Amino acid sequence: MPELAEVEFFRKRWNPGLGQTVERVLLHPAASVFRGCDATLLAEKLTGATLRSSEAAAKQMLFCFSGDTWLGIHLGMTGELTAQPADFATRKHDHLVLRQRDYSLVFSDHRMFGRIQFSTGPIAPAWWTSIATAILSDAFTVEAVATFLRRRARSPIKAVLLMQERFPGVGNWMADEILWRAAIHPKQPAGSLTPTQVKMLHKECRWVCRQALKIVGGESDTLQDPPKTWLFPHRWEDGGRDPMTGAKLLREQVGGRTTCWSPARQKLLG
DNA sequence: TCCTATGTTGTATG
DNA sequence: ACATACAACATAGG
Repeated sequence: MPELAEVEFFRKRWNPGLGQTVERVLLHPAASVFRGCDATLLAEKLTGATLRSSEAAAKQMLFCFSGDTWLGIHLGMTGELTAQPADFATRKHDHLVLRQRDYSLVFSDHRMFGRIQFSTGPIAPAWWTSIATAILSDAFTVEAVATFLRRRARSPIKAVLLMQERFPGVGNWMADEILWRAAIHPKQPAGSLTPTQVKMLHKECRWVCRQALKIVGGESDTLQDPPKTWLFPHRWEDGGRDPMTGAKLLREQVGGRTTCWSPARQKLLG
């Protein structure tokens, strides 16, 4: 599930725990979601700490606790956050549970491509501050996109859109949505886009991020899917049709990922 | 049984 | 050093 907007949705799921103290931490230090993280220290430091605030950036979340304690979560492919009843019984894939007075804050991930990070100190850690500047920030300019595409000239544009250092938060479905709206073929080499196409790409990156955050990452307490006017609800199975033209959609591996596009709208140039 | 899966990273090759 | 392609990670569900 988790791309930019879903990550924002899941971040808010721990809001019921804001201002509350962690009474107990449940985890298995050997679980692979703790790779590269001192899980024993994490449990020690978070016990007795109060959840103060949280942020989302790209596909990552930062939870800030009292005592200069920082918890990072990446949801990987199948990760989820929930706020459960305080006495909730943990399940097989609940890898981190923060027991508070009123709620248990739970991170679960059956496939374990997700990741927990942990640091202490007066300022936010490098693994957080080094995330690329957001697509919705002023730093995300047409020129920045054009420069990046020139460097990745021979890669299919679909693969380039998945690169987090320039398109933070874009995942497989958002990349396809952006290309569909910009009428760009996913296999087109990044270096061969015309200036007009680069402008369209930039514009649709921002549009899809903004709208997805509104629809998927909005105030609802259930995950909302984008509407039928988007590629999103039509992309998952064979036989889908382009909601703009009614033409048949194609699904094929591009850049190592299943890619869905509308050949009627997205033509390979050159 | 075989295939797929909304992600990242390490490694091999050019 | 840089760009590119792909296997590997671990698990469930169709």
